Amino acid sequence: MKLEFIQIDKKWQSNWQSKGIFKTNLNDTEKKLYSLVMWPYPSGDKLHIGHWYNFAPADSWTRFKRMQGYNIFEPIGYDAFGLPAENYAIKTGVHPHDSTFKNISLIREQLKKIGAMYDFDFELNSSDESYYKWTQWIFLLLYKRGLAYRANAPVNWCPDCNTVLANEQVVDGECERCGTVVTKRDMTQWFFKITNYAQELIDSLDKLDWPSKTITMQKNWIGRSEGIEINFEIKNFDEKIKVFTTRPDTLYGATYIVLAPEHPLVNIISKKENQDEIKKYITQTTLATDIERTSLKREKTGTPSGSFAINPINGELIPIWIADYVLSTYGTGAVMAVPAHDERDFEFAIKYNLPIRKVILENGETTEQVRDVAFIGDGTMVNSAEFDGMNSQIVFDKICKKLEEKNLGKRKINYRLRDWLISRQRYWGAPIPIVYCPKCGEVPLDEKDLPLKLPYDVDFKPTGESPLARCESFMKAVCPKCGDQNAERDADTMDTFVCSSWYFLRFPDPKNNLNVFDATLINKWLPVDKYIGGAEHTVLHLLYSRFFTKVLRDAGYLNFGEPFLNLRHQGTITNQGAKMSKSKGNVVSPDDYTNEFGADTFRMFLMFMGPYEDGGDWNDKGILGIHRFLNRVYDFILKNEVKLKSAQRKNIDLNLFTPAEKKLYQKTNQTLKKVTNDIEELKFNTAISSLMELLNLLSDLSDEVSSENLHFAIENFILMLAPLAPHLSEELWEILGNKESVFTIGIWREFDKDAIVESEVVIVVQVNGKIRGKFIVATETSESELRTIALKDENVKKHIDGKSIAKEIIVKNKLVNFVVK
RNA sequence: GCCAACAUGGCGGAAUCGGUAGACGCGCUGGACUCAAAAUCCAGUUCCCGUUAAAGGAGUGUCGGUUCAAGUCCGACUGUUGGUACCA
Repeated sequence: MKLEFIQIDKKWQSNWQSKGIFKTNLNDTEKKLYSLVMWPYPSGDKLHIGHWYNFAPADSWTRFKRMQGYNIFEPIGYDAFGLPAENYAIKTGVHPHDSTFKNISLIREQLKKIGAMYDFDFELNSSDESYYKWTQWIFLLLYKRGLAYRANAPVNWCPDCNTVLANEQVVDGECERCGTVVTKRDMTQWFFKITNYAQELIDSLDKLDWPSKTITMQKNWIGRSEGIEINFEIKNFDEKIKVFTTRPDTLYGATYIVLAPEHPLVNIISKKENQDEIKKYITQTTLATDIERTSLKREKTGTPSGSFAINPINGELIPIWIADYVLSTYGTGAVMAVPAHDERDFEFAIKYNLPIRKVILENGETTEQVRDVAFIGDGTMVNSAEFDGMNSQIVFDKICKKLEEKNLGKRKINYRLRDWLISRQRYWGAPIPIVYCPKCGEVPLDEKDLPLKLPYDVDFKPTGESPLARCESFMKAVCPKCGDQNAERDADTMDTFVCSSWYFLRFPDPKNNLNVFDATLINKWLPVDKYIGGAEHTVLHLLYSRFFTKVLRDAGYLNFGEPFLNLRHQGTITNQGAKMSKSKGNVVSPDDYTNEFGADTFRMFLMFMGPYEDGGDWNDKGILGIHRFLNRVYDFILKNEVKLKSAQRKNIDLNLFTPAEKKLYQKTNQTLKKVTNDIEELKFNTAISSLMELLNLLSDLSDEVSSENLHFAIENFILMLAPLAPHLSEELWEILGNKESVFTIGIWREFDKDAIVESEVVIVVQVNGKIRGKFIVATETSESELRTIALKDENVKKHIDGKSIAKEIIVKNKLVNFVVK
C-alpha cells in the first residue's frame, strides 16, 4: 500500500506538470487570487518541517480557492543572499554562489514533492543578477527621492558576523542571527528613511486583515507618542535644554533634569568641581554594553552636573543630573524628572535623595500621604498653582497651551522607529550602486548601468572590513557624472532584507528586464490576497515591505499602498518544547515521513495536528491515523468501484429516498458546508475530522443506498478531500471515470441548503439544571408539546415528585428545564 | 516589570448564540480473521460508585460571582507560552 501512495504522488506530479494545469494566465484578472508564502532561504539544511507546515496547508487553501473558481497565482522563489552561505563558504571554501545555486536545485526538488501548485516559470532567486538589478534600482529610486542617505552614526555591530545590523535585527541586545552581544561603533553607513513613513505605517494598519497581535507589535515597534518639547533655561548659561515629555501635566512635579551622558550640553554646563566625577562616570557608562545599560535589573546611576535649570512654568531652580538611564537616541536625550509620577525617576530620586513632589492624586488619596511607588495614572491635580483640583488629563492640554503661548514649548509627536541601516560589511549581497568621485563626491549609478554585478573572485574571509574593498577590479570605477577614472565604489552590500522586501512585486513579471520599471502586471495582480508565513518577521520583513510599497506608490509606479491585504501566521512546531535547530539536534526531517507515507499523508497530518495558527510540539503518534484514513478511503472506493460506475446520472428527488439515503445525503451536504467554511478559515483540523465522520457514515450505509446516492456522496467526498490530499484525490477522481482534473477551476460544489436541516432533534430534559432525560421529536415541535412529553418521562417524574415546579424554561429544538422546590 | 494570548480525558484536540462537555484521531482493553504475527474489521474507553443494565455522584487550572442553565460571561488568583525592555 505504501508503495502505491508514492507512485500516485509521482504519477500526478508529472501529469500536472506535463499538462501544465497549474500555469497561471496572468492576463485573466477577473477573479484573480495571489496567494503567497514567505519565500525560503536556500540553506544546505534543505526544507524542514517548518517549511512544510507553512507551504502545504497554504497550498491546500489555495487549491480550495481554485476549485471555488479563482484564477490563482501561487509562485515561489528563494531568498538567496545572506550570511549562512557566506559563513559556509568561509568554513569549507565552497563559493556562496555555487552552494546557493546547488541548494536551490535541491530545494526545488523537495518543493515539487509537496505537491503544491507552484508555477516554476515564475521562480525567483534574489542573488541572480536579473533580480538584484532591480534591488539596486529600488535603492536608486530611494536615493533620488531623498530616502537613502549616508550618515556617520553609532551603529549596532555584531563582532561575530563582522557586520553592522539594523535595529530590528538586534534582539535583547544580541544579534538576531548568532546571539552574539552587539556592540556600538561609529561608522558611516547607508540608511533608508523609513521614519518618513512612520505615521502612515501606523495609520494604514487598521485597513489590513492581519492578526491583531501582529498589528499591535508593529504599532509598538513604530512607537508613536504624543507630547511636548519644553525648553528649560539654564542658570548662568545661554543654552537651553530641550526636553521631550508625554506628561506635561506633571510639570509642577519636575524636581530635576537628566541629561544622557552623550548629550552635547554635558561638557558645556558641567561645573568645574564636578568635572572629574563626570568624566569618570561617562567612561564607566561607555564601557557598559547596551544590554547592561538598558537592563531594568541594573541599579540606576548618575552624577550631578552642578548646574541648575529653571522650570519654565514656575521659575523654580532644579538641579541638572547626568545619568545613563536616559537614552541619547530617543527624544532629545534629556528628560524632566518627575519622581512622584514616573517609576524610573522615583527610583533615582530615592537613591540620590532628590525631592519627590506629588502633583496628581489618585482617587481618595490625600496630599500628605507618602507613597512607596510612583503613581503614573491620571487623577486630580495638587501643588500645581491654578490647575489644582482639575483632572490631569485636562491639564495636559492646558499646560501645553500655556507653554506654547509663551513660546516655551512645542507639541511634538515622537516615534521609536529609527531609520533602516542597510549597509553590510559582507560579500554575499547586492552591491550598493553608488560611486565616490574625488571631484563630485557621492554619485549614484545610472539606471542603464544596472546591474552592478557582484564579482565572483573575491577573498571573502572576514576581517571586519568589507570583502569587496579588497577586490580592486570591483572597487575601481569611473564617475558617471564627470568621467573621472579615480572614482571608487561602495564596498558594502545591502542587507538581505532589502532584497526580500519587494520580491512579491517581482513575481508577476520575473523575466522583465527592460530598463524601465514596468508595473502593468504588478498593478493588476497585487496586492497579495493571502500571505502566509512565520510570525518572526513581524517587525522586519513585513514592516520593510510595507515601506517599499508606499515609496513605489508615491513615486507613481504602484496604484496600491499595502502589499499584503490578508496575512496569517502558521504556528511554530517545536520539538520537546524547543524550537527546532541544528545546534540543538532536534530537527525532524520531513523526508523520512514523505518517503514512508507519501506527501498526502504527511501534509494532511500536519493539518490535522491542531489549529493551524497555534502550531505545537512535534509528535508523530497520530500520523498512522491519517494514513489509515487515506487507505480506508482508497480501499472503500476500490471496493465500490463497480457499483459507482453503474450509477446513472439523474436528478435527485428527496421524496424517493430511503431513510438511509436521506441520512447520507444530509450528512454529505452538512459536511460540504462545514468543510467549505473551515478551509476558508484555515481550520484544517476540523475540516478533516468532519470528512472522517462522513467516511464512517459512508462505510456504514454503503450497502443500503442506491448506486446513484453512493456516487453523489463519494463524488463530493473526493472533491472535499482534494485540497487536503491532492494526489490521492486526483487518482480517485480518475477512478470514478472523470477525464478532467479534480482541480478544474470552479468545480467546488455548493451545499443544498434545504437538505442540511435536521428533521429530528434530541431534546434534553433538565430538573434544576441537571439532565434527567432525553427524547427525540420532529424539529420545530411546539413548546407546549415539548413540555407535555418531558413531563411523561419516568426519570423526570421521579425528580419532580413531591416538589412544586417554580419555573419552566423551554427552548425550542434544545431543552426543557424544570426548576423545582 | 509591563502587554497579550492560553489552561478541556492517558495524548493531540472538538464544542458558531451561555443550552447533551469530551466530536475526530492517537493510545489502550477485549473480540474476529490467522499456525502465528502484521494489516484489517467489530465492540469498549473522562473519573468515582454500581456493574448485565438502569440509576446516581464528580468533572473543562484555583477561588468566588451572575444566570433556570457557565468550558463559554464577570472578578481575583495560579501556571504556561509569545511579545517587549529604562522610549520619558
